[in-house]
Amino acid sequence: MLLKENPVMATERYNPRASEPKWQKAWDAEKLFETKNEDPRPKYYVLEMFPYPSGRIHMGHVRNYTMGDVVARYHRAKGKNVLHPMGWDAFGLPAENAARDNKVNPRDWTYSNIKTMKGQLKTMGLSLDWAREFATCDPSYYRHQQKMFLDFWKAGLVERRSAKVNWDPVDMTVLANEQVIDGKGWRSGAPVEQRDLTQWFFKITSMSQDLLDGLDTLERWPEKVRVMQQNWIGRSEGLLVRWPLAKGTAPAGESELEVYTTRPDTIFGASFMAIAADHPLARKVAEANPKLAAFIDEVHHMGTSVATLETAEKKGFDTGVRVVHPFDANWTLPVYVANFVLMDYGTGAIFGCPAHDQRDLDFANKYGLPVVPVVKPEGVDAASFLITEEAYSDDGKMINSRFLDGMSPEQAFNEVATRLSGTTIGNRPQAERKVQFRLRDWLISRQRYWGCPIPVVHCDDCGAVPVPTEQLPVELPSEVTFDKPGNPLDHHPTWKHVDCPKCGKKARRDTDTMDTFVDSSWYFARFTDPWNEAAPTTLSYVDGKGGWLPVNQYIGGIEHAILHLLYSRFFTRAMKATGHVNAVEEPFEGLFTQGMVVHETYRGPQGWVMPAEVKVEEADGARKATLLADGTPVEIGSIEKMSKSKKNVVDPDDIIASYGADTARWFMLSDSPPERDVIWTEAGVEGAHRFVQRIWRLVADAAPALRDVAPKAGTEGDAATVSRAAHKILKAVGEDIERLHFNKAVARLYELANVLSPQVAVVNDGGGERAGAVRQALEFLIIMIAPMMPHLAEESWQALGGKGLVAAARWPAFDPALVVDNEVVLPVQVNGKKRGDLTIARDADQAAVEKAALALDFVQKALEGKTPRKVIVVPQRIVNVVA
RNA sequence: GCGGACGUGGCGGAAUUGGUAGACGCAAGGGACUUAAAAUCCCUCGAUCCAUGAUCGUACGGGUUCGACCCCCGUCGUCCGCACCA
Repeated sequence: MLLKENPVMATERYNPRASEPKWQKAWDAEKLFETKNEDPRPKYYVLEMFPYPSGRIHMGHVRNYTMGDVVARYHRAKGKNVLHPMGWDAFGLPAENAARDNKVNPRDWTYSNIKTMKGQLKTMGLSLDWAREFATCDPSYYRHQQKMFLDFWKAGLVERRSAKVNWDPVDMTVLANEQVIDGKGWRSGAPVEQRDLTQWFFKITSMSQDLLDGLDTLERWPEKVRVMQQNWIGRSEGLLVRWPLAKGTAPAGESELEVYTTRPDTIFGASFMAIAADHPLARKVAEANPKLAAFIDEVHHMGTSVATLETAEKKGFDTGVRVVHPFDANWTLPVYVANFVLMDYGTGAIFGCPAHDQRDLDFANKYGLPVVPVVKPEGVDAASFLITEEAYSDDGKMINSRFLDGMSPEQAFNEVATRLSGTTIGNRPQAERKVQFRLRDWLISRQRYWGCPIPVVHCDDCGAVPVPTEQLPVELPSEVTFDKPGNPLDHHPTWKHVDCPKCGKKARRDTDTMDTFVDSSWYFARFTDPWNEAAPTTLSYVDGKGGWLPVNQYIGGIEHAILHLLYSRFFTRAMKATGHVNAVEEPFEGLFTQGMVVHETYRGPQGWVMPAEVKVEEADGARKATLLADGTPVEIGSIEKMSKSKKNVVDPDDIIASYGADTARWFMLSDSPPERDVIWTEAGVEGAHRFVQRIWRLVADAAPALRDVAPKAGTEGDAATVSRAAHKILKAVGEDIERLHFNKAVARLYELANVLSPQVAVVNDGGGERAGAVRQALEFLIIMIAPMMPHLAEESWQALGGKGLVAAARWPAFDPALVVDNEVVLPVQVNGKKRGDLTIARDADQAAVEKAALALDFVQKALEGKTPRKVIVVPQRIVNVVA
């Protein structure tokens, strides 16, 4: 048998399937990622939005948790005491649906999903502190939530009241305002109906102003999210104005109509009043007016189907009632019921000024009401300024407004406010300034089983009574049935029947559970001490000196821009008010919203097809797809968010099994900026995997020569070039990671690999400085890829003979002398066009640079004998010769 | 309708925020190695032209500037959020 001679450089391919579990075990054995609260080093808290345990992780999780892990590992390497925990947002409706459909217990279903997903997350090699793990459905978690609910109640931050609420007919539960998107339930997508119900509310509106002001302090939040929250809170400054009803037109017992306006300056342009269909005055008039009653009924029906609302025509009905103008006893205006006026904003009544509001103008044109302009643009003649089809809503000068004429709208606003505040009708001023918010109270009652029970007992004599602290938690019963529609807790034969904690009489538990957004509104605080059995938080650890909050870097999806993030901001303030945190009000100091993972769609004769079933080939510049199974042609569709319905999903398990976690992580970080969507492609993954192998080859090829070489920066020739590149890139990568510019850091690392490849190939040859310089550059490279591809980094570190684990290694410091060059290459322009380069000493002065530039032959040639008028020298940047 | 973001090669994207446009990657083409393939390595890769070079080029039209992807005015397009909020 012929023995094949082993080539010297032969290197086995890196095998992630063998390496990755090995290093994960090594980290676990060292308890490397378990964080101690007492650790004296500076703290850094990085958190990714915790997942709902739906069953399996998806690529969105992979992207989110990879980013967080890079941040965590980087700051750990920089010497911080890093908190990087993980848990489960475990309450919610899918568990009940699974229970109904598959006859499994929601608890069993949830914990089994958690087990699966935890296993999947472990294969990703995330540097998480699993010792702090909890699920929000653990009674040991929600007991504290119940305690805080009661504390909030005592502090006046909780209220039970009857209100018009959003009813989701599919999920059979009520929803908070924020959870109604385009008139549909945020989860079910079903059109939401309005119902009158008695429910629990968190009084988030009591903090409207503070929540708005707090946004200004969130410098490390995306502008976009702050604007969205600002709009959601919706502050406006205006005037409440009371208009007396004209005698003889008002129904018995009614004497005035109060409206809210942000444009009191346009009061002389008023031509009608419009009130909501539910306004008391409308109801009263309707009692004696069947036609109006029919109109109101019509509005109600339209109101329920929100889809039609967007296109709905502006309609009104003249009630016959007239109001008297506050500044002219002889001027009366009609009162209409209008379908576009909302009862629950302001007073449910407005005055219409058609000239300066498009909606009012449309309405006035439809019903033949007067249109009188009272604000004219600068430089336009008042007499000829007419409004017909387009309302004028900009600034200008007051006209047709008696004592307001000539003023600016702002002055007129103040003048009207002052005058009307000074006059009284019925012992009250006729007007008062009012700041109005769009934000409504947070409705937290849900008529569902799988949520945190509201710890209240209803007694016929004592009313709503808090469950005493020592009886917490109020635990969910385990025997429940889901065969009837409605709330399983309410159907339960025994659970709700208890004695009143106050008087001992027979009473009933509240059968509602809390909105699951309550669970996620404080989990970040619980992570700081999840072991505390006595209280939700431990004051010495939760915030302030020696505490963790605020979260230094929070990472998650933009879809929570309002819901989760606004609720958490409220909850943190409420926790402060009830002594559960020391001082912190804003829970998230830095927020980053990452983009989605998107993928091409494929459609075959039988509908959507998964990427795994498709083969894509490129021929003659056109990409063609066929079914792997039988070669049937498949149509390549648009790139969309990965979703089950379009089947354009890639399973993280499959990717990790075939390429390894490091490849998946690297791909998630390359190319696309993290805030933008990333397109998952097979070619991209393969590219990432090629780089993994390339790094391994680089290390393995260099290891024999470098194992016993001490790292040292080079000063001459190739060695100097390598070291300069390595130190510059070390500096840049650190800065990029700190700014979360992972794609740029990745590009720098490719560059370093490109610089090192030819050096490694010759590192065995000459002696000199090269070996030390290459060794140092390789170490830098390994430490820099460690946050991104931690397993490959460990394997490489070991091959090079590094001490200990890279996961515990310190981030090296770059040498400032090596990141600046002694000579700089300045581009030289003539009349703004680049003609060549000038290489000159870094510290050359202006005059020297100017002289050297003018001496260049290409400059002389471009000047064509003309004398330069001016030479602009921007130090270290550019030279421009102007002729 | 209101508010916000964005528009750069075949593609994803860089460009120190007014100073060399296209870093880095993907795709493509050519070559080397190989019996062959894979892997790997090397080269080319914005467009045009009288191709040793030059001209044009960052959605489009103007402007400011010695100099504009970047600032200003206008137009077109894409995406996101809010939407009868008085």
